[in-house]
Amino acid sequence: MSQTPEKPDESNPQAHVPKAIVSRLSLYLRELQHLVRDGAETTSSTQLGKLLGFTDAQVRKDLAHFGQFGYPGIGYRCAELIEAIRKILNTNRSWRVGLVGVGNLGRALLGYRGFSQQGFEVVAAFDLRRELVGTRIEGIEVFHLDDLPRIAQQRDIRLGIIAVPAEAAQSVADRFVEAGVEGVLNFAPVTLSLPGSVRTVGVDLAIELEQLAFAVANLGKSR
Amino acid sequence: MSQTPEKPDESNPQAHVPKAIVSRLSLYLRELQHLVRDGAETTSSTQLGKLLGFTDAQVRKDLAHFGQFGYPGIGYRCAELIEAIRKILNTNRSWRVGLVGVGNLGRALLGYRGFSQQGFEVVAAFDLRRELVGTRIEGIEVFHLDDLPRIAQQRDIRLGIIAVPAEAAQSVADRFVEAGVEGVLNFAPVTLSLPGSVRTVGVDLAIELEQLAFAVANLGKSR
DNA sequence: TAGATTGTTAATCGATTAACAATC
DNA sequence: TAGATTGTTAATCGATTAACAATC
Repeated sequence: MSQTPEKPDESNPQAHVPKAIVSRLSLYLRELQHLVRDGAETTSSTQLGKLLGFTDAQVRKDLAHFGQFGYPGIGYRCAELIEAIRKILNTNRSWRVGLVGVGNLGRALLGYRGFSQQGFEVVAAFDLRRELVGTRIEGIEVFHLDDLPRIAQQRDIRLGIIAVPAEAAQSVADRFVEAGVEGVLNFAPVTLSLPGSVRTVGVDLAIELEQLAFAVANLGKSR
Repeated sequence: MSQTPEKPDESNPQAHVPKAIVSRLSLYLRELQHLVRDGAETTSSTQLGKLLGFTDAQVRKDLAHFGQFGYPGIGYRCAELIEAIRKILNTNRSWRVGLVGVGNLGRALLGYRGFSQQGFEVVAAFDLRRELVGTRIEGIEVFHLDDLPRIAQQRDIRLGIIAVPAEAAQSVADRFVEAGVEGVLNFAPVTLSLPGSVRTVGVDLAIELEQLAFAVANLGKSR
């Protein structure tokens, strides 16, 4: 067996992408969108780096991981790079999302315009409270949680958002899995245990404040 | 000059803490609190690792970075380790927080019980809309944004939360800085430009969904 | 052309894992 | 004692930075 030497992989650029790169990709995308809104045609690794606090070398390396998007001597064409990144992130097509937990946070998320702008469509909400079922919040229908499997299938829901109290989060996660959802965004302050076939991203608001408190208290020590 | 060899630093354990460790520290803390609530007296690096999907070696290494908290043959005493981590994160004392932007998301954050449980006290809210000024939301007084400097000083506010639309975020950040706030938690989808003396943590809800979408679409490629 | 900027290689730096003596 | 588990060292692995030829 002649073993092909491991190059960053041209034929299949997506193979094995470091998580750190993916998270920066989202930031590049956001800056590029701002640049376009401000009328910029092109940008450079130096400019993107300055805006985000990264080195220019890192920006180039990150992007080069997926192919050649730039023009030597010119930089990157914003519109082109936006399309390329959206394709990498798979947000060039829209994702259908279901949300469970129509409390304060759930309502806020249902009203968040940023989701649809980036290719996410919340197509149904769910709750246990009968008085909410059948209402519309921010234009989105609220169903009983028991209807999750049916509606998820009908509406082709692939991602789930959990906005319920900590105690209920795991059981909601299990319901999402049963309903065939492929990924879960969890706002409850618990670690979910899910089958390996389902991806999860957690956002813990208190933890974000903790990280900030640490950074503040250790200012100076860090730089 | 006899140069002391660089050890992980016993005298000043906080010197130069990798960001990755700090973020896991918050996760350890959360699991430990769950374990205590479930009646556990002690835990081990193996158990913590399993709960969070890390290796036992990593758990031990992370904790050892700050000193010796464990007991060979026994593990870690939960209550003790919780205290140690809270001390490291500086959440063993309470932080006073101000929030700007009493929209959907702002209201949800004002009502979030998780903050106070982890040592954060939201002591005032601010908005531009006159009809909100003077009201209380979730028990928290709403002031006009122009009162930020005065109230921030009066109430000893050290951290700020930005929950306003993207267009307003930078100007709110500037106001926080003027008011003497030391750290900012930013929910607007923009990169803030702040003086080096002020720390910032950003939470972009759409980016979290993007990361999830990428992970889902690349399932299999990643493991 | 001169200046700007890319993609890429090599060097550096940092983080994770495995292994094990020491400890209870 | 035997079994469990730590803290720590050394080995591995991965990510960042610096430098520069190639390109426009």
